Amino acid sequence: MASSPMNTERRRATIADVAKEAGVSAATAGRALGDYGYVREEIRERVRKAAEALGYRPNSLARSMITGRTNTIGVVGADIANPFFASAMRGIGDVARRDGFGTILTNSDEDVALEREAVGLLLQKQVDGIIVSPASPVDADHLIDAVQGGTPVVLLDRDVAGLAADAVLTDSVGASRTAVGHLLALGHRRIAIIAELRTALDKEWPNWIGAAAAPDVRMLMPSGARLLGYIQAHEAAGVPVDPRLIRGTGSYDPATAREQTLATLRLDPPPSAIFTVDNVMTHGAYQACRSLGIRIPEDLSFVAYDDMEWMTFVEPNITALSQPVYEMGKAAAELLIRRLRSPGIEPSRCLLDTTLIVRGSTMAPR
Amino acid sequence: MASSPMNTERRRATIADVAKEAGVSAATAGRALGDYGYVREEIRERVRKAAEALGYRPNSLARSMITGRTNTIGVVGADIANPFFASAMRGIGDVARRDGFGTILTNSDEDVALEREAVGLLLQKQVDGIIVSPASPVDADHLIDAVQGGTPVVLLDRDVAGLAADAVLTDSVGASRTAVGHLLALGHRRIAIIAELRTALDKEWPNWIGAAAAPDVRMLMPSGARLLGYIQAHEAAGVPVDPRLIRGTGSYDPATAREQTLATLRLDPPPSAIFTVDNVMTHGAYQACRSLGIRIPEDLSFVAYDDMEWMTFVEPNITALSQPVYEMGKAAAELLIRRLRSPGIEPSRCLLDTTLIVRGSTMAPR
DNA sequence: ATGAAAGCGCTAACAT
DNA sequence: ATGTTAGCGCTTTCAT
Repeated sequence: MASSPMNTERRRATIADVAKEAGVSAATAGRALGDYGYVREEIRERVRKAAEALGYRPNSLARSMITGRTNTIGVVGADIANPFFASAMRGIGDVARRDGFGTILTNSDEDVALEREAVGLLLQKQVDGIIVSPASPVDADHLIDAVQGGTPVVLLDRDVAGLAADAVLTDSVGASRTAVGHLLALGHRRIAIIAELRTALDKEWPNWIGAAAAPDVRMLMPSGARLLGYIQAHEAAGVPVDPRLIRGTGSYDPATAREQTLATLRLDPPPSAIFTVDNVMTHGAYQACRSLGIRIPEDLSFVAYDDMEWMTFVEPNITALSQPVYEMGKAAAELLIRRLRSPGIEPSRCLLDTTLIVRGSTMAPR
Repeated sequence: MASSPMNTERRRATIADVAKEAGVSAATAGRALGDYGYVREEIRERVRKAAEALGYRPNSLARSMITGRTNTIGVVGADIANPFFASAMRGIGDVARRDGFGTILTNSDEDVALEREAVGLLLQKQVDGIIVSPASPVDADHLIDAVQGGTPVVLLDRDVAGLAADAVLTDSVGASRTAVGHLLALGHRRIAIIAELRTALDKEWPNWIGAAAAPDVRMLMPSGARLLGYIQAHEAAGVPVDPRLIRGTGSYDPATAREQTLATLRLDPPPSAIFTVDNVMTHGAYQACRSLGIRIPEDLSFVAYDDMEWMTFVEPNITALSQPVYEMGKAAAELLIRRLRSPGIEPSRCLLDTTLIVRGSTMAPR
C-alpha cells in the first residue's frame, strides 16, 4: 500500500498519513496519539502501529498554533560560560525536562539592548514564559511588556523595581554584611572591595556613606547591593569607610578586576583584607595577589562571594560566601511552571540562603 | 479607531489586525513586514506604523509552518554545568545569534536514552539542525534517523562510527601522546592515568596493549582515545605499560576519580606521575593529591587534559593540554549553518589543535 | 504592486 | 466513539 519509493529522504509523515494508513479520520488519529478525547482501545492500538510503521513524529509547531502553548521556556542570562549561569541553567533545565518543557537559551552579556532583542525573539517564538537575570534593575519596559502580553517572567538573582513578577533572590546585602563583619570582627580596619558597579545607580555609592536613609535595594545590581552590605557592616562596627578602598571595575571582566586590585594594594597604608563580590572579580583579584607574591592570609585576608571548587585546591583554602546556584535555577523554573498552571496567583519572591564558609584565607591582621 | 478597551491583557495583534488598521490586505501587510515580495514604499511605511501602534509581533510558529524553517538549532550536551560544555555552548550561541538562530539546550547526562529522547523532542519542535556530543560512539540510530529525516546533525567533540555528518573534533590520541611523551621524556616510567572508560569498547583497553593493530578511534570516547594515546606513547618509548596504573572510573564523577587516584597512589612502587583525561577526572585526582599532602612535582608530576583558569592559581601551576573549546562550539554552529544554506555538500570534519602548556607541575622523577 | 484564496499540520467544536 | 468542519497566523500561489 505504501506508494512512496525508497528514496533516502522522503516527506515526513503527517497525521493524515497515519490516519489513512490506519483507516480512520485524522481527528481520531490525533486523539489516539495525543491522549485527548475518546478512542476505542483497539483503534488506539491500530493507530499506534500505523504511526510506528510510518515513523510519524508529531509537529509541535502545528500543535502549538492551536493550543497556544509551546512547552518551551525562554532563558536570558548574562553569559552561559560563567559558572554561575551554567549551574543555574542546569537547575532550570532539570526542572524543565521533568515537567515536559524545553529551554531556549540566550546570552545578554549584561547589555540591555541585547536583552531586549532576546526577549523579543523569545516572544516571537511564543515561549510560555521567560526566566531572566536582568541586565538593569530599572530599564525593564521589555519585561513589563512581556508580562502585560501574557507571557510570565521570573526574575533570577536580580530584582527589578516596579515589576510584579515571581523572583528568586538572595539577600546580597545581608550576606555581604556577614562576610565583611567577619573581617571586621577579626580586627581588620582597611578592607578593600572589588565590585563591578556598572549601572548608574550603583555608581552613586559615595552618597550611601553616612547617609540617613539607605538606597532602595531593588534598584541595585548584586554588586551594588554587596557594596551596600560592606558599608552597612562598617557603620555597624563604627569603622569609617575609606572610599579609596572601594574599587569599581565598570564591567564584568577579570582583567579590570586585576588592575583595580593592584591599584588598591599599592595604597599607603595598604588594605589588610580584600572582599570580592563575585566569581569574575575573584578571578582577577586572586591573579593580582598571586602576581605580587602576596602571602594570604599573613599579608592579606581574602573573602570571596561565590564558592568555586578550586577554592579548596589553593593554599590556603579561600573563605567564601556560598550560594545555592543550582537550586536557584530549579526554584526559578518551578515558580514559572507553577504560574503557567495557575496564572492568577500573586507573584512570590523566593529568598534563598547564602552561607559564609570560613576557611584558611582569613585571619587577624598583623 | 481603536475599538478594544484598555484591559491589561488583550489578545495579541495578528497580521490581520495590522492589515485592517493600515487599510490593506493581510498578504500585503505580510509583504511589508516580512521583507518579501513587492510593496510600495508608501504602503510599507503605513503598515509599519500600524504594526507599531498595535504592538504587533510576528508569530514565528505560523511562519515556520509555512517556510519549514524555525531558525532554531538544537543542542544536546552532556552537562551544561561542566565548563567544557558551557564554553562550547557560548560559542554556539554567539554564532547562532549572529546568524539569526535561537538555540534549544538539553542535557543528556551521558545517557543514550536521555539523548534519544532529547533528539526526539528537538525534532518535534522542528529544529533546523542539531549539534550533539553523543553519549555513545556506536549507539546512534536516533542520529542517523534525524539525518535521514532531513535534519542535519553536527558532532561535537565525539565521533560516531557510521554517521556521515559534519564534525568538530580534536586529535585526542595525538594530544595524549604528546602529554604522556612529555612525562616519558622527563624520565617517568610509572605514569598513572585516570579516565572514565565508561563504554563497552573503552573497557577493552587491556587488548590494546602490545596489539598489532590499534582499535578504531572512531569507536572510542575521548577518554578511551586518550588512554590509547597513553599506550602508544609508552610503546613508542619502549616503556612497558603497567595495567595497574590505568584506572577507569566508569562514570563522569570527581568522587570516583578521587578514589581511583588514592588507590593508584597506594601501589608499590607508586607512580611518579599522573595524567588525568579531562576536567572532571582532574578535579577528583587533584583533591586526592591534596588530601594526601603529596608534593607536586617533587613527589608526583601532574598533567591534566583541559586547561582551567585555576591551574595558574595553585602552586605549582598545572601543566595542561588546552583545547579551544569556545572555538569548537563556534565551528560546530558554523558547519551546521553552512549545511542549512547549502544542503548538498560533503560532510566535513573540522580538526582543531590541542596544545600542551608546560607549567610547574612536571619535572624529572627523583 | 496588490488582493483573494489556498493551505502548512494539527486540535477543538460540532455533529452523528 | 468517530467523522466532518473550521481555523490557529502566516506565506505563497495565482490572479488582476
